[in-house]
Amino acid sequence: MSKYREMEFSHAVWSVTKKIPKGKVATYSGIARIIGRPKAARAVGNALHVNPFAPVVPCHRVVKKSGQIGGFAGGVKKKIKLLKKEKIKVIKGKIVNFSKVLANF
DNA sequence: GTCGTGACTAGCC
DNA sequence: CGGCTAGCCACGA
Repeated sequence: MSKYREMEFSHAVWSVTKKIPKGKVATYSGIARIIGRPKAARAVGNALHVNPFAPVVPCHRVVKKSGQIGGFAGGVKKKIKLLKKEKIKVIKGKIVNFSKVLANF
């Protein structure tokens, strides 16, 4: 019986996001699935959007399932820049070698 | 307790 | 390719 008390959901999201290896990325639905809510991709985005650990959690490593960047609190441009710093190629807000940089938990 | 919103996804045209 | 709809979940007012 999984009792999601308080904001354990959001907490789990940040926890998983912090576990993303460098140079790799994860998807919203993927994270949602890991924490036990495969259909809570939206909630995941919400948690990251309001996450108090903005500079601590590599939220820029979280993208859509289609390989699209999605959004980022502060500017998608910055997100792309950060991803490129991680050796991840991004073109027009979309990851090129998405399948190769996708972290497989 | 209900309503609206959002960094999502999949399907349809 | 782009736009719209429906379903899903969590949070704040």
